[in-house]
Amino acid sequence: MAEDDRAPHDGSQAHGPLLRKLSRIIELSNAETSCLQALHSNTVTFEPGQDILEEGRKIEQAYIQIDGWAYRYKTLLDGRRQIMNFVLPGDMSGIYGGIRVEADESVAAHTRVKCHSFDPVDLIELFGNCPKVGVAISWLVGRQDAIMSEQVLRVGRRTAYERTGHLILELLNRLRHTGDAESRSFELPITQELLADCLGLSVVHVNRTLRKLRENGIAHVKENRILIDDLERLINVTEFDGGYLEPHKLPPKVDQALN
Amino acid sequence: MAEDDRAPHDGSQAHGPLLRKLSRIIELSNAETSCLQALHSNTVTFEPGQDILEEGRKIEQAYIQIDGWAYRYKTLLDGRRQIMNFVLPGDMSGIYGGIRVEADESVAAHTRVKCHSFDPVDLIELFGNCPKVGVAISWLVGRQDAIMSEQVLRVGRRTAYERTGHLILELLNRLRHTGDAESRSFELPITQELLADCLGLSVVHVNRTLRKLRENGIAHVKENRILIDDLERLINVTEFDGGYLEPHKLPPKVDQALN
DNA sequence: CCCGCGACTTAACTCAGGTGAATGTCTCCG
DNA sequence: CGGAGACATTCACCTGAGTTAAGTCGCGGG
Repeated sequence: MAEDDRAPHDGSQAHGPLLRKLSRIIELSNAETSCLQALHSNTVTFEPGQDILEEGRKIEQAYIQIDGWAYRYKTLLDGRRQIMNFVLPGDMSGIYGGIRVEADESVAAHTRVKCHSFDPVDLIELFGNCPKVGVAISWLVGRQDAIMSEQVLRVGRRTAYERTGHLILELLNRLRHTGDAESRSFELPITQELLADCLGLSVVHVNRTLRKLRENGIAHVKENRILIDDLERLINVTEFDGGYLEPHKLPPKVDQALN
Repeated sequence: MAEDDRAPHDGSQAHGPLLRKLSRIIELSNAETSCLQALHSNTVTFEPGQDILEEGRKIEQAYIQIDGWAYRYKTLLDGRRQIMNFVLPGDMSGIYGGIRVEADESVAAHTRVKCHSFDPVDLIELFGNCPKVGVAISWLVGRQDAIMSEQVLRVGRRTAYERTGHLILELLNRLRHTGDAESRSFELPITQELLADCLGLSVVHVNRTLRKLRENGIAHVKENRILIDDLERLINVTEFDGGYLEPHKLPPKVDQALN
């Protein structure tokens, strides 16, 4: 799987998706970059279906995802499952390992997943030694927060139709930030069941909903790829505002505080 | 521990609810405590209904809540509203102010709310100067994360009945950590409409659900207070496991890394 | 004492979305 | 070629939760 094939994106592709993301919000010096590089020394691969972290288990390792789709989830005793969110290239798992010991959620690989692994305690040290990097990572945490918050709104108050469309747009935007999506389509290597568990719907209803999106000429799935046919209408229908996903330079005041 | 485990506290005793919470998970030196005290110099009061932060607006101040109930929420254009979570004494708002500039959610006071306010950029500096405090605050962030995650599961996969019961238990436990709840009851100064918007239900259905809880002898509301009549059954029905809310000492390895 | 208001209750009806089951399609494999 | 799995798709039916529309209760004001 060739690493960065497309991506009309600029940026230093050599350092992997995490550094690519971070370099958009913060000017990193060489020293800081190599601080971050220290977390990139190990590589692990997980096979489809394998658990990366398990709810209630001690977090031994933290991970930076390089490639593939994973998802964070929880289950109830009778098997109902809720996916909190998908974990995409450039995202991290297990970063609370040093602080919260046991995982609150499970994380599983859906496709084959490649990531870097490191000791979560290193991250804590890094916060002390390299505050600027700490801030950059806090930005990521805050973004994840915003995504979760959107997820609550989606599942709690949007209709199935809106939910589905909104998630599609969120994924499109997230993937575009790492160069893993074109302007109106992207690879969606997941089953409708997974989608259902993310949206809080049944598989059957996801299917119905996708059909309606197709019939309305808004979006359709073809060969594991989702194609958005009428982006403007989709944005409208779902009231999508991607602001919560956008990177942005830190305000100068903060930059200053860090020196 | 000589903990004041009951309610008549007025929020000003000891060092306030935030320090009380933090001191359970980390041994704070005098220096560190006074670092944190620096965030406690200003006090502000918000009246019921007033917005503390507004979605999309620049975050000017961050807050440590001392007293009262607030809530974080989002709305859709047609008025549908989803409450992400309640903000209780000891909780913070706007901490991403230095990093993410615009608020992703609104926060509003439901009762009269008293809090300390500070410049969110100070928090960033504090992370650099006082890593141990940074870790303690990260613990809080992680806990909020876990709460959100529970919220997604609740709204996405639990029935109305389970949802309601589960939220009651979550609130009970959170309030107990600051001494604002007895062992089986607590002050619930909110309307059913608010509850509905938190649970992703209609007011009417919340009402029905509360009735069912009452009829089943599990819990009931009386004079703005919720009383749990059968705690064990409630825990069972809702599959409640409060682990995600519990404070715990940091592992020694981490403590070491911080010195 | 009456009025208005906001919150809580309840009942009757509707509907979005869940369930169960059958069928279709593809791919892998012996 | 035939059979087994894993997903996707549909249909027919059911139900949990939303909606609408009345009440009720308490409270503060005039």
